[in-house]
Amino acid sequence: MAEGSYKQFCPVAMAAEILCSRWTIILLREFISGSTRFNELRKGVPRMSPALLSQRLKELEEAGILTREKSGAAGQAEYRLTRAGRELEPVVMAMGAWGQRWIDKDLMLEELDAQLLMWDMRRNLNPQPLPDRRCVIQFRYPDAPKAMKVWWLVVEPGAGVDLCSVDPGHDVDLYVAADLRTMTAVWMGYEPIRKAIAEGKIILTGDRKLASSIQSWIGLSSLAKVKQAA
Amino acid sequence: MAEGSYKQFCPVAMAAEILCSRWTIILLREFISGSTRFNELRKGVPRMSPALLSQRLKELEEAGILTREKSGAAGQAEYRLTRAGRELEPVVMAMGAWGQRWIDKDLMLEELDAQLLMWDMRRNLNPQPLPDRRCVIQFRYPDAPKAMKVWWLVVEPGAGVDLCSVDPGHDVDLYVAADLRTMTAVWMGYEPIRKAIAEGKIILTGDRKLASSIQSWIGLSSLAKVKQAA
DNA sequence: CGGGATCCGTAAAGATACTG
DNA sequence: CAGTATCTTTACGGATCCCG
Repeated sequence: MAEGSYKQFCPVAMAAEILCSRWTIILLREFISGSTRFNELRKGVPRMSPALLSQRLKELEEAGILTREKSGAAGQAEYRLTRAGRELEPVVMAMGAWGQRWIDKDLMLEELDAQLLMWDMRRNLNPQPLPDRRCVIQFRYPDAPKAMKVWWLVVEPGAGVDLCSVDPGHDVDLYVAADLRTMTAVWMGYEPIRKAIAEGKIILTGDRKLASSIQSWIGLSSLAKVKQAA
Repeated sequence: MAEGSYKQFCPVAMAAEILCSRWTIILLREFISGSTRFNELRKGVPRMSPALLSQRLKELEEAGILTREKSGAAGQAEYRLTRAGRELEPVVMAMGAWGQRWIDKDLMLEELDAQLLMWDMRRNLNPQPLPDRRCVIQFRYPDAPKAMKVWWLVVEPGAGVDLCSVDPGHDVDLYVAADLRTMTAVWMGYEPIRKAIAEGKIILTGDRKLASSIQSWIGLSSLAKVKQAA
């Protein structure tokens, strides 16, 4: 977006010039969710071209919303929100809450994407209720396209959560199988996970304790508790 | 923006597809401020082409954010926010508050525009403290471009506030003269009006009561009370 | 492999003019 | 008053390539 193209002294217009260019809000959502690296950001915005991502990062740095630092031996770039950037969280969340409330459920569930879903689940999984050893959970989506059907979340105590789309080779503690649509609906908060399991739409196999406590450790979208209006 | 082009089931992304196209947020600000007619909206977004305004109105209607009705004998179109549209106020306000807080004052004051300022002042003027008769206030900006130097606000009890850029012919109760920059800074809340008057940056001539009570009836930006960070 | 830059075709927006 | 029509300019998407 051309600098100053709205030509209005209004704070809404000035903010919109920075924030309302294509992909920018979604990119900020990624930062708010904790991503800091170029290729980490790319996983959250897979359809954004790297050229445009690079351009947006420069613009946001210029606008004082994030900083860029070289870290590590290889000189890898790390991007972090400044205070001004962190204060954009209410803006992004207000937009998300409105979307959750007013955008039709079925319209939302037209954009299923196993990779994005798993990437989000990796981020929101809560390892704390899990046993203090490595836990491996396999997710299977029979209706997803090839190479998107099977995923593994590997929870290593102290090392966070890893997402794999190829078998990491460890024993699996819990198998989760569902339609991609069902799992996404649960993630979005449209449907309680207990209900989906009771109705056989999500099938759990393996460790009973992990299975019965699933709602305590599987993370949902941070907007899952916002109720739909329509 | 192409429909569904982000291809993400996230509510932030879905909302951003609707809200983050060019001019849309500023247009919503106009609706939230109370505009309902095509040419009334144009005054608030003077640099937006009518073609694009027309297109955006259709898109927002399609998205369920506003309705369009023909009213009056001449079949004039009236646009009104739906409930979904009214619930966008927190989004627009969050963006505005961030802008007020983080966008540099001097950068903001580079986009001076007497017409926009007067249009905003017309909207926010509070007639209630004024005497119960017609009041005419003349504003003069010596540094503004020709045809933007002199403005009249005509307050008719029961009939609201009118803005004129040509002399409406009535007797003037109060004359206000200032730099456009000073008046805009006051409007934005950067500087108390009392201070600007005391320092001679705003000069009031005419009705003493009107002059001394100016801060009770002159409206400021609704974001004027948000403090700057930088 | 991480972090980009380049080139080119398409799609959206700006400027200006005009109309029922 | 409430918009269209047309032409030019800019932004974006997609593919490819580069470099430490």
